[in-house]
Amino acid sequence: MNILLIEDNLNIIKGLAFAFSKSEYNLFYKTNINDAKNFLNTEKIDLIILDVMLPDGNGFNFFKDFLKSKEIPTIFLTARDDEDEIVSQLMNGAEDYITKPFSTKELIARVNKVLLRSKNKNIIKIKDITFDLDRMILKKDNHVINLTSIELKLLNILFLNLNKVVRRGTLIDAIFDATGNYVDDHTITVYFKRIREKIKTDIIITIKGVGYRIDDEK
Amino acid sequence: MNILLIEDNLNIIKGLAFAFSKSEYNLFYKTNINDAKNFLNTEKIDLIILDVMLPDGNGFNFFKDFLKSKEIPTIFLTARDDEDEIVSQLMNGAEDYITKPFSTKELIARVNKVLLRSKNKNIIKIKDITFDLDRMILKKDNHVINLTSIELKLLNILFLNLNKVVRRGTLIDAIFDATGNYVDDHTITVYFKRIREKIKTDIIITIKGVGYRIDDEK
DNA sequence: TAATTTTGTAACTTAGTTGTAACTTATGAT
DNA sequence: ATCATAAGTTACAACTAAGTTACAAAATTA
Repeated sequence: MNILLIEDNLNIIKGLAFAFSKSEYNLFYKTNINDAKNFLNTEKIDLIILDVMLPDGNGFNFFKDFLKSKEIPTIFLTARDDEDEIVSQLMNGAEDYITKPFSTKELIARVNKVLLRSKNKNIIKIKDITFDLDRMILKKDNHVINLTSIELKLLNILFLNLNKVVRRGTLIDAIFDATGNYVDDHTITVYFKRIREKIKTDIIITIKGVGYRIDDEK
Repeated sequence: MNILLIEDNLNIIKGLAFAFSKSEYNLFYKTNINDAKNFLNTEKIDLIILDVMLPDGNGFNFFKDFLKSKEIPTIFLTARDDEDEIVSQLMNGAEDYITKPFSTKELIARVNKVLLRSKNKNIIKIKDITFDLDRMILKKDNHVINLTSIELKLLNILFLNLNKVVRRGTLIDAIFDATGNYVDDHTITVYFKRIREKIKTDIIITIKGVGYRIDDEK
């Protein structure tokens, strides 16, 4: 597990380097945004601890413009009075924040928590599509795609049965379960036409005479 | 699906034994690491539920030293304050954890989730042909061959009855089942002609006057 | 209640599938 | 070796499943 600390205050760097040396995490650090950016392009980093005041820019903007799309969990180091900004960043996908001054023990506790959470996420990624099975949210390139409840239901079944053909009949039954309506055979076809139109990425495979399937990558 | 519970608290064992008796899983239990180890050497276990506090050792170490290499998905039963250790184990390959006290309902939900993901594949390989029963795909040299639903149905039956002759009548019945049409005797012949044409590898054996067969290699 | 979205159906298109018929070849029993 | 029968081959016409489009009913939301 690799953690990148982006921070220019040498005391903090030393303190954390010591604290993490006793953990099973590898701590890297960069003292400015530019170095961090270059580093992130070559290394696999699992979590970022990001100071918001950096010599060559503002951590919040760096997160918004660069980190967010990478989907690396990020913990902000902030001053107590950044509160408004923090709320907005948490909405944006940041994982947590901690206000200075902080105890290294508390920071490590948060790191653990964040990594636990990301490990337990139930998300399937196929091509540029991610599907969150717990939250029933489908994203394309990190952008939520609006699907109706039946569309989600159908996708959910296909994702739960990854690499297995799901028969039309099963899908019809599932819709009956959810809505109480028995829909026509062709109706299923129309749903998939609509889903495909919305997600635009070709992940749903038709098995003529049988049903539909989604495969994971390999 | 066989599950092994490694736990020394009798109340938990009883509770889970009851809960799992109503599920499709078989629950075995051992009350210490040593017994569990012996048991695992002779039985095929699909998932382990592992208490971390056991009379003859610590579950975390048992996982690290013994289970990890077996690649059996493991769910830890932990106290709430083991968080640091949990993270490290999850990173190490454990599948999930649950903190005591827990509801059996939640535990079963997690078991379902884990086993859903690790379900084994249903693939038969003969010469350069692989048949994936779940995905309903036939591959030749890793290249998908497009088969119609009836062709798949017929192959499916032959693959399910590997090394056994399947009578023409059985095949005709199966097609009736799937389509509602009684097809002519000769129609079956035509199907196999088409299948052979597509797969080009000689794996379907004709037994004149009886039916068809696929043999596995040996 | 109006406006909007969702849902299901119908009608049409297209491509591919299915089943048969007619013919040829192979097999095995005599 | 011959013959009868089963299986293989070929070609074709009918059919069917799925994709598409458009629209109306139903449900949600404002």
